[in-house]
Amino acid sequence: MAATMQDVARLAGVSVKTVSNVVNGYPHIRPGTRDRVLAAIEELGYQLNLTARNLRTGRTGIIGLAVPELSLPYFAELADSVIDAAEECGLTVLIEQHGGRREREIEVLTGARRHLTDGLIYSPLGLGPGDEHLLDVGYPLVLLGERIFHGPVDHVTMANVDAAAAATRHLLALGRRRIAVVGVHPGEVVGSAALRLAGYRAALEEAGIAPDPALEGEAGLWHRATGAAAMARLLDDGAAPDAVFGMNDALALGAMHELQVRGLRVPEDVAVIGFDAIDEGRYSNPTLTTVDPGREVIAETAVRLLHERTSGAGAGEPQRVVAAYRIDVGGSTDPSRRTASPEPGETTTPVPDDVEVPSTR
Amino acid sequence: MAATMQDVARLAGVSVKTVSNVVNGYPHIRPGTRDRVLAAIEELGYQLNLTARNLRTGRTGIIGLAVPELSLPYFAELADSVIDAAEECGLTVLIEQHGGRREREIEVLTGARRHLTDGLIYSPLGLGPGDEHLLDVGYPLVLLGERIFHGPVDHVTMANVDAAAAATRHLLALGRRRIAVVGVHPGEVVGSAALRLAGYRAALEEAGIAPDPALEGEAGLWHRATGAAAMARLLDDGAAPDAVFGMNDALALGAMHELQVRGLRVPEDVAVIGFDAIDEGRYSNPTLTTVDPGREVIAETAVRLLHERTSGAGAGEPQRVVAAYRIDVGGSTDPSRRTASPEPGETTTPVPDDVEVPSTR
DNA sequence: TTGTATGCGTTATCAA
DNA sequence: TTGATAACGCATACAA
Repeated sequence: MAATMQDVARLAGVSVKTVSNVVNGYPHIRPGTRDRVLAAIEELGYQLNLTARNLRTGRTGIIGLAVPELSLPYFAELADSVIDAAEECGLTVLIEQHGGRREREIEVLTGARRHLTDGLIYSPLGLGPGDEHLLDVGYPLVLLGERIFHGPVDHVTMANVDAAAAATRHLLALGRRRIAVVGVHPGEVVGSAALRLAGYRAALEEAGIAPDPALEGEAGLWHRATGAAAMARLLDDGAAPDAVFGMNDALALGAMHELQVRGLRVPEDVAVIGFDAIDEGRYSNPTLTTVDPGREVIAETAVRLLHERTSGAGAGEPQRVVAAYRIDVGGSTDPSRRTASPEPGETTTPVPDDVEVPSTR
Repeated sequence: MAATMQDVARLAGVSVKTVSNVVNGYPHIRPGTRDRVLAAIEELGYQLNLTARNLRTGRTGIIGLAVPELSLPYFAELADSVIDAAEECGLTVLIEQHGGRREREIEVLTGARRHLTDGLIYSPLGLGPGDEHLLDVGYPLVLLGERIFHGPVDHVTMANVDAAAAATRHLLALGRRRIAVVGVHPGEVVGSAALRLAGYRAALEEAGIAPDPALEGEAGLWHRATGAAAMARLLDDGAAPDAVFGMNDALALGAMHELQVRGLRVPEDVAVIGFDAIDEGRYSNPTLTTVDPGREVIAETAVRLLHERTSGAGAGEPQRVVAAYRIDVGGSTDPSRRTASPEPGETTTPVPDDVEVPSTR
């Protein structure tokens, strides 16, 4: 069996408390004592039992990360960044997939696994107005990617409306007028889909173009496949767009694929822009113009906020952090950059979304 | 504070043992008693403290999954599948990234986090011959993707040599003769890179072609970027290939991108085949011909094996499972399928790699 | 069928 | 600076 503190204490001729002190770096220990303990630890190959410590301290050193799916490249890359950032703080990450299914999203918030984690970084898709109370959980929670809740939780978000408008303006600046959007969640009033749609429409109206429902393509989960399917429906319905805004890169790449299946040239016939700046878009053909929402900053900020809540400086006003974004121009909107890496544009100072959010009280 | 079993027992007028029995689904309980307990649980909002149970039982219900990085799409999709498979067994997954760095890979095996998990699904890159003893850990371990160790651990692997040879033969069958390979790890004698290289060379020799070192492109981590860089070096050095075998899809897509940057046509000038069958290759331009190694089967098998070891039927001979593979033909080798989804070929009965592996004793 | 009592390995409280 | 001892919340022999 594995050695315990008792064994170490016995071998070193000290009490368990002293071993504990050594293990935890308590400073006031006589050097000789410490050495004896360290030697005993070495000899026995002792390793601290984290479970026992967790039970005793009530903390686990594990944080949860709840995302729709890891097969969505944005969330895979986000998870990568979160794990690295957590490592820096000595934290471990437990990933949960909820698939964007509302009941799973709720389950994640209250499930038994929350006993295993000190806090949660939470990226829901299915929650909406009226769900604020669900976020009133008894543990530190950092909400990601949305701006929908007024609840007492930290937010790390991006300027969805503003960035989506900027993406649309980029297409308008190319002279495109029939700009489709892919990824719409009908009926949604908050969440990335609704906010990005709002930005898209705002930019169109700003340019004197009336949003056309025939150009708004629905897609539940933001996969390549759903992007391609939405694009196919738009084309079949005769929408005849000259540009497409994919609400994320996977959708955009799926849409681009479908355009190419139909023999349409990107960007000459139809320009395409995405959102997320995943690595994949740097190697697609053509390379993908996209909105870079600052994924790493978002991950690091979320971990930092959670870490602050879980360790010590617990209380305090809920924070809201809005990450800066920029547009990276690739070949899917600029024929001269067909195979060139997307060129970072200017970083835009974050402008928090100011869409009217329905209140529930 | 959160309610404990004590609280529930008091409210229900029973002992903690009874509450425990109810919670754990012990069958021999009088219905009336059970109802009272359930009511008390409901009223108090009681939730089992997993940490306490873990300490008591010595099991956590968590399994570890150690991969290079989640930003590598294959591992992101693998993690997705593993998490889903684990969910089926009531297990939670703790993901660790080791980045293919040897010292991190070793650390993962022995680190304190192993106290939090019942077992580990382990996908190393940096370990090799002479490291078998490192795998002699005191907990259930399932090794993934390799065939390199004779240690007493379960393996779930693929027929790397055979599949790589099949991929190369596919290119040969197109009439290609100067077939490059990308992803070589020089000096490696085991591991995916070495095995796939062996398969590649074997297929060439079988066709009467002498392997040419000038056509073997090195790439440490199998990213799109390293694939592109390796391709660039080969082209700069005048290798002038008419086909490329990417040891994984990310490499292949990176290489394909670099070819397109240079104005070479895929597949007309250079055909490209990858390995992994990630979703991305179904939407690339052209779509990517690839070896489908049966990722889901691998994930499910690994989880099942680990679950068997951790729960009950612990001991028994180390298992070796070799997943079946097949080749999916897309546009990167068949111009008539430029934008078509890769077409599944015949599934090949797994032939375990039979490369001579240096023994260390 | 249910209750009592003990211990899992640690940290924390107090005293020495 | 260190030691003895009591929790932390649960599962489980053993008793009833």
